[in-house]
Amino acid sequence: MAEGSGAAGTGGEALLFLTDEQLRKGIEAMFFAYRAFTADPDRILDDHAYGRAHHRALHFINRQPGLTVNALLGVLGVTKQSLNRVLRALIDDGLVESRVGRKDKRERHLYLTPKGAELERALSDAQRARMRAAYRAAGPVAVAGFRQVLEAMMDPDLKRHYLAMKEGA
Amino acid sequence: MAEGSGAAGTGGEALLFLTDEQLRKGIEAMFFAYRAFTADPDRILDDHAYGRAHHRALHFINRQPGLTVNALLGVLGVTKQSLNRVLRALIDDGLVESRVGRKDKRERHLYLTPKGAELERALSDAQRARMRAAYRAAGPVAVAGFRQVLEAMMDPDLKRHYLAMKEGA
DNA sequence: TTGGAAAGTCAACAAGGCTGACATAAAGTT
DNA sequence: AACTTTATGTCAGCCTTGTTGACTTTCCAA
Repeated sequence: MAEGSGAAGTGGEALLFLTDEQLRKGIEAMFFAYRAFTADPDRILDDHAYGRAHHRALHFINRQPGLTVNALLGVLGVTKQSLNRVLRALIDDGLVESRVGRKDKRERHLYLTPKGAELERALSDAQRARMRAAYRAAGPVAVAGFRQVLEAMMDPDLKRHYLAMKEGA
Repeated sequence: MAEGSGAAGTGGEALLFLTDEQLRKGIEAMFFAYRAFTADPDRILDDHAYGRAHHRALHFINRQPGLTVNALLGVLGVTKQSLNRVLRALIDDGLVESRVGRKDKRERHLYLTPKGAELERALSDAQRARMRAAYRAAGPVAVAGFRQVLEAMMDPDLKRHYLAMKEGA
């Protein structure tokens, strides 16, 4: 398919951006960009004996203070056993506070302590710096396209976690 | 900062796409989209007792048949011990062939066997399908922006692995 | 009062990163 | 010819972060 005239029947404005070659470039762009995307926080985390999983937990607790363990589980998409290990370390080290729910005492609501907020800030500062540089270099039109494609790529089911905060802050 | 007139001195066209909030949205978009991006191949890999690391090796050997172990190491950014474990399995299972270099007999050149090419095809078909759907939904202008931002985000040093194939196929 | 949901914990395991040490063959250098 | 460097492979051990399964405690709600 797509031999010579891939735009057959569309009127002529070629669909060349849908060729396998263009798609492969997009796939590799995701791969290499994601590596860079995580590199800066990873360097900071190395100094703290934490990993990427801790970063993710801190990020989402900061985004939505007071969310329950179950809600965090849903956002991160891991098992409770896996999350528990990470959360255990953060709570024991005094970065995260776990409060018993007022209404439903089974639930634990998670909050960052000042110490936790400080680390989260350092991590997201590093990550935002790279993102800001990329945004600035590419410009607002490119950024809009960037977001559009990423949003179209998400699983509709998981996308709600992303949209949930659309109106945030 | 960025209170009301964040674009002070630029002429008025606001830099609202550079606010911390917009950057946070971009960061989360990367997180959720990358999850979706790897989900389809991961499902296939589960049936074959292979992991994401095997997928990456297959991808880059397919992209550049005959590349050396050292070159692959550079592209993937892992240690030789880590790669060796993965490559060992692929060679033993008859998905990858390792040929001694003609000129420099220390080098091993890597090729996919028909069986390896078949699995690579299945994996990249799945990944391309999602990417194609996202591209189609977002349109060519958005796709251009998507690529621009991702390229601007890459580490300049690692970016050469991406650019190396810019003229490929 | 009893069923089930929410949370926590223990144990075991696997993938895939890492470091360090060492072996070999081939190539390059002196 | 002797030595060094490069490319590769391999052994051993460690870490993080994911998994499953089993079990307990707490406690809301029917």
